[in-house]
Amino acid sequence: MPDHDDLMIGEFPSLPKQERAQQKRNALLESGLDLFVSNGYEQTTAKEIAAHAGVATGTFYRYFSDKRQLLMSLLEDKIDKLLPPEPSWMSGNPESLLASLLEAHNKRLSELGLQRVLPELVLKDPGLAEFLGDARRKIYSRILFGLKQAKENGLTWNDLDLEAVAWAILVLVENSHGNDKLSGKRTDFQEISKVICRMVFPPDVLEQLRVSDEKNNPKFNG
Amino acid sequence: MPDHDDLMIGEFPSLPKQERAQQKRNALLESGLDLFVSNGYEQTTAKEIAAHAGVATGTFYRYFSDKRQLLMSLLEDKIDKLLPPEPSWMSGNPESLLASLLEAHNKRLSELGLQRVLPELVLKDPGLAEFLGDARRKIYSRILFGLKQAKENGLTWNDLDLEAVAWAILVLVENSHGNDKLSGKRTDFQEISKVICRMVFPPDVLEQLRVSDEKNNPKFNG
Amino acid sequence: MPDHDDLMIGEFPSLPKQERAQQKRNALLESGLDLFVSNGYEQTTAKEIAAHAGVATGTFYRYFSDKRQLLMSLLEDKIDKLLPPEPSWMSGNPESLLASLLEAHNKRLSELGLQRVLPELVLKDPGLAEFLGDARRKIYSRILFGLKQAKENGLTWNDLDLEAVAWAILVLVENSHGNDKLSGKRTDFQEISKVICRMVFPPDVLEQLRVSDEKNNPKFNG
Amino acid sequence: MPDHDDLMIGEFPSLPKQERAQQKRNALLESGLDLFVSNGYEQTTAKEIAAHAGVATGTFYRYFSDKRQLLMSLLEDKIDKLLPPEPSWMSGNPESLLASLLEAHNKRLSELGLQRVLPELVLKDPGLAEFLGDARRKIYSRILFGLKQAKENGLTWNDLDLEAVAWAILVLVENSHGNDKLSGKRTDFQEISKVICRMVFPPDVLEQLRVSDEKNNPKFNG
DNA sequence: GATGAATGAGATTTCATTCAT
DNA sequence: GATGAATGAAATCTCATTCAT
Repeated sequence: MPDHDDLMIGEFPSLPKQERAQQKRNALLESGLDLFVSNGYEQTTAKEIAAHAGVATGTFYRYFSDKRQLLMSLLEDKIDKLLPPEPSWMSGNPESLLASLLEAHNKRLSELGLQRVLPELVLKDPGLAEFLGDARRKIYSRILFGLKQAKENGLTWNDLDLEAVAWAILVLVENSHGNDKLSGKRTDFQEISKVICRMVFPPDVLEQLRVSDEKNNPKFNG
Repeated sequence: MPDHDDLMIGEFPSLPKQERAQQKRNALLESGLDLFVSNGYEQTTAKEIAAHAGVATGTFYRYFSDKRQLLMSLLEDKIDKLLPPEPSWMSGNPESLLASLLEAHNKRLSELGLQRVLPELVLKDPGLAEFLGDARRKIYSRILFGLKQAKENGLTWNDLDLEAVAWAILVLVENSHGNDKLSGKRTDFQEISKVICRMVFPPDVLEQLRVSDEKNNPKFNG
Repeated sequence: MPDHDDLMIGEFPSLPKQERAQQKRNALLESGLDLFVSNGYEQTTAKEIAAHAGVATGTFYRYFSDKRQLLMSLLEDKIDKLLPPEPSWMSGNPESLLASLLEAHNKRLSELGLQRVLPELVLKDPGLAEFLGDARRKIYSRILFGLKQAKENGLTWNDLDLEAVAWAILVLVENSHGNDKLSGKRTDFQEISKVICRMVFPPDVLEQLRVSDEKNNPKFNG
Repeated sequence: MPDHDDLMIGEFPSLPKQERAQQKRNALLESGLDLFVSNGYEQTTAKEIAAHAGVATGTFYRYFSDKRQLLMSLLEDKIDKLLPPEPSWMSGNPESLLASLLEAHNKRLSELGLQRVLPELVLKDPGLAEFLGDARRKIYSRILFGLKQAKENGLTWNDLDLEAVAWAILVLVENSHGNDKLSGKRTDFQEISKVICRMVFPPDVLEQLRVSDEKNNPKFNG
């Protein structure tokens, strides 16, 4: 995707060296991602990645010491995308807010594309496992923190078990891709969002939040 | 596990041939499971499985055409355990009912042990993917069916999105192992159960169900 | 060379397993030696060794973890042959004594066959370098010790520099193979022996030792 | 060694092109020698040599068709140094004469530096083997010729085996480096020289030669 | 000429699977 | 049936050499 000018006509005869190398590195990264995602990490060979990127086998090793390092680069390039923005539950209609957050986060995850391979990798690479565990714990903390604030402001069910709900939200978010496989229709983030809101807010609070949001952002998302 | 009585003389022809073979097959299945779970499917070699089961490499191939087939046997042997009993939401305290269902299902899954390897396998084996998808869809249907009944009986929130909630329940159930990794404490099925119930039942219905249950099963779970 | 019965007829249908494996290991060792000697260590591939031994590539790795280990086995099997017997200079005709020692030692070295490759290996494997250096030092010590005794008994030139001569002898011995390449004729150990004796003994002592030897072993080597 | 004056402006076209090229060629030769000697021929890559010489990989191939050719150039550049000057045994004190010849020859060999790698190379390159063999035979001939003259002049032991002694001298000369590894002390060419003289000259002749030398070159080497 | 990225043949090593005993 | 040594295809990785810039 970064090489959208490959085929353009009338451009400079050549890109500066640095850039060409970068381009090749990116092609390899992208090919790696593609193949990891469609065939799995183990099933993908360095040779294949190179071929898919249109370079020779040896070139792969110019840019990456091995397959694992390419994977790590993929993760490092993208891991920050895993962190969703701190949601603010108090202002606005939490349902639509959450829905858009969900959708955005999900989009990020899809772009990352690696969800499908990570479980495989985690088993063989404890370092990676820890790395991912950390990221996950961070997201969990954010969710938990948001819930705490909401609770302290009296917005939630008053017997809300913060940790259990935070965990549930995390899991639902992490799995919101792929519920289309079950029901056949596209993932409806609006509906998931409703489900989550019902876990957190009593109906009256929810209604009230909806109304106040309507005033601030009339017809938004209408 | 390596049977050193092979060479003893004068003992009973202890096990009928058939049974000894069955025993060996089981040892292989178990070894396969152990090693798949702890090292991953790709990382486990047929030789290792055989060694772990105390038989020769070649013997592996007498009982299974290859590694994949052993895996499929594992799944077939255990896949029925994936189907939780049809839950009846209408009778009894749904929270504790659900909690025990959850716990039981989770125990089954742990025994199966393969959750950790399945994602890896699904990528390389579309047949397996379909197989597992089917099982998943079956569970989903059961949940959906139970919710439908509850809704028809006016027990649920009346704007309940059946499919979204069924999906959410499925996801929470599937992931209920491993929430201990986040919060540090053991998975609390009671709490997960509460979260789910809140998605489904309005508080008053829930209270009512709780009371009626108390009458039928006084002091249960007290 | 240990498999001299390969082609014998009328033997048992098969050798016991252990022995067959040993045979294969030996075939690999021998092939390794052959190829190392004729092509050099670096120029020889594991695949070639296997092919030369008549086995598959993988079989090589059943018996040796890699090429280097095969080499080390070769050395360990044969390194004791490097140590010549302690020569006794005082009794007998030193010239013929030395000649036969030389010839024997040379034969051992040829059997070892590795002289030609060792220099190459020593460069890349300091461990091996030390190993061989030790062996060499041991031989040097033996020679030196023999010379010392001879000197103490007043048999040698009285201004003999023991260390220089010991070194010279060692070098001549080590290189006594391959002087045929220069002169065209076969290595004449008798002549080398004479050269060495002249370095050590004055002519009169030498004559005397020759005579006394003649008495003890009349017509020997005549 | 990396010339950072490449980009300086306004300086002399400092070196004529030809000379700059020569300089680069020399840098490559030197780097090749260094690396061959310290790491071995096979273990040294063209890339390394280029990097060590401060030029690009491709430049290597402008000056040498391949690694082998660089080696051959090294040898050709230096091979004439292998030929020691024709020694004249008859005039002067042969011991000190020989000692200085030895030392000089040894210094040449050390400068050449390649003794350590040659055995490796000889195995894979019969052409090289022949080349070196020729040089060696030339030296041998010179030694032999000198001995012949000495013998004809009645200076040597009269039963001297010319060829055996010539060979011995050659071997001792070739190996005179590295006897320090055994005894610990520096190579003592004077002592080696004595050893050789004892092989060639009877003590009385030697004494006489010494005396006559003292007259011609009083206090030399004092 | 010089550069160094790119190439791809070939070496090392692993492992699913076969097969002689 | 059971055994485990043997097989060889395939993966990983290196490096001499070329070639576009």
